[in-house]
Amino acid sequence: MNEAVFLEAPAGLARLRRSCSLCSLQQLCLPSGLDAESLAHLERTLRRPRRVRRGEHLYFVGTAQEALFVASSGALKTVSISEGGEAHVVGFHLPGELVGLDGLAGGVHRCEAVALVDSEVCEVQLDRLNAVAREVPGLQAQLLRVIGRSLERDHLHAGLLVRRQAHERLALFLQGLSERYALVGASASELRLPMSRDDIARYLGLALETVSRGLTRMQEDGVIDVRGRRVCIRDPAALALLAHDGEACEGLSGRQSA
Amino acid sequence: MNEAVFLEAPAGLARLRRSCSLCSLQQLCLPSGLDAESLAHLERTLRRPRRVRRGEHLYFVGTAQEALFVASSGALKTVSISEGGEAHVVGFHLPGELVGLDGLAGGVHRCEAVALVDSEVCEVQLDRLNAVAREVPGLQAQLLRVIGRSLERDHLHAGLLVRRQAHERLALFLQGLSERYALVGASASELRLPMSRDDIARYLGLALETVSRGLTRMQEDGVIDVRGRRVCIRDPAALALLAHDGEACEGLSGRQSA
DNA sequence: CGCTCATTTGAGGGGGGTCAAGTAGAGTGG
DNA sequence: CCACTCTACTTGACCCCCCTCAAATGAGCG
Repeated sequence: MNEAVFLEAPAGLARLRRSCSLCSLQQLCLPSGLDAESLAHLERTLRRPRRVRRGEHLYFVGTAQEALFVASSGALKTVSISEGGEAHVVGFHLPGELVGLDGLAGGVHRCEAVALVDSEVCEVQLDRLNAVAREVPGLQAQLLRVIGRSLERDHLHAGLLVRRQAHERLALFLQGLSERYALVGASASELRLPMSRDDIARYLGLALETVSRGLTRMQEDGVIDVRGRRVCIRDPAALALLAHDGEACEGLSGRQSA
Repeated sequence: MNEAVFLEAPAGLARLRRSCSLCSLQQLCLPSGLDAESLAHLERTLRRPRRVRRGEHLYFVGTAQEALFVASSGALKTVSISEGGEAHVVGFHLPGELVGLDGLAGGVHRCEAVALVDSEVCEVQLDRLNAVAREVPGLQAQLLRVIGRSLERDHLHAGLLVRRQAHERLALFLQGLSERYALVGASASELRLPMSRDDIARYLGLALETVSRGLTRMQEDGVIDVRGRRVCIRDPAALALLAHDGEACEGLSGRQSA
């Protein structure tokens, strides 16, 4: 197996990300669709790159919300802590995706954001955003679009949690992750998961052990290869079948006929 | 029991809602925090009241998104249809709450919105919103706040679905509903549910029967009174206990000592 | 009054949670 | 480079909650 394929971020991104106009995430990101002049303006006034090391917090619960963040490399998670102290993973955030929308309502963060691996984000000052949005036509609309994508992911997540069997949730999770990695130019079939089994469990509403068993089972069925946090999707069609109607376990990949 | 307390909408709202400046939802709604002049401008250019009868659709899946809606009376649900044809209730929308954010990403609705009872909504034209937002200072920020609230509800919803027992989900659901009704001036203790058991089940990720059993059980425990869609919260503290750590079933309201 | 649909109630089985123990990796210091 | 440790992950056994199927009861309405 080729180890080089498991990547943390698209190759070459490190150099490009210093400027919005060069950034490979541009079409996903806030600046999308803006002309060169607006882009330059935006970059001067808004953007502020920032590094977050693995395990480091981008913000905490209760912190005043001063900015929105766009992940540019690596991966983050947002976690909400329930009254009982249980952590629930609200979302995972890959390059190009917005972080920090929680707290948009009250100006105070309801979640905490943690880097799963060494990551980089673009910080967008909120107070300036409103000012700039009035000057730069299209930015407001683009902001709504990016927020909309975030909302869409939340709804997909909710859909994951409702009345789905464990293996359906897992399959949908892997499928979604694969699609999102493909969006940023990474391999859709060979993933290096930035999150632990525990994170996945808290995201999917399952027990840690169930996640582990589920992955093992999918490997036995020939759908994926698992080795720690390295996952290789062997049979995307079978994965899709698992995701959409969990009953497709038998006779999938010739486990019985072999 | 006083039937008059079960209300579809705050008393007097019907007359007030014809104007944003008079609407009792103002502080929840988009126009909040705007001065009189901006408000008038907003009202002339944006707002368009609309009635939706019980069971009628506000929009369908796949429809182009042309507007955002703010519920002003009644109640609606948004439903997403999974690949298998199963309906999942994404959210319930009470007066003052935003409807139609799905599809903000792609411009096409991913859910359908249905009125649970005869309702009224304010239609906010999207194409005009962007223009007006540039003229009216504060509108952009307020829009983000309202969207933020919607996001917050989504996250609460997701929190409901993750690793919670059936009675915890039910308790949290009732509690949340009670709080939201109180926000619009309705009774927090005597609710007339606008949605069916099936809707609740599809919202909470449970079987219809489990919802029914759960409500019955909470009634036996003296926490609530249920009669069809009329729910009276007898013991809010006990409800909160049930919601926060499901283990508080025994010895709650003296069922054993009585 | 009789229809239909919503809701309740019952019985039974399975999926996944919990508890518990074992194994493999990753990082650290000798 | 290797041994050690700690954490992450896997695997097993058992049991309970909730889903499923099925039937009865109740509510709303023409």
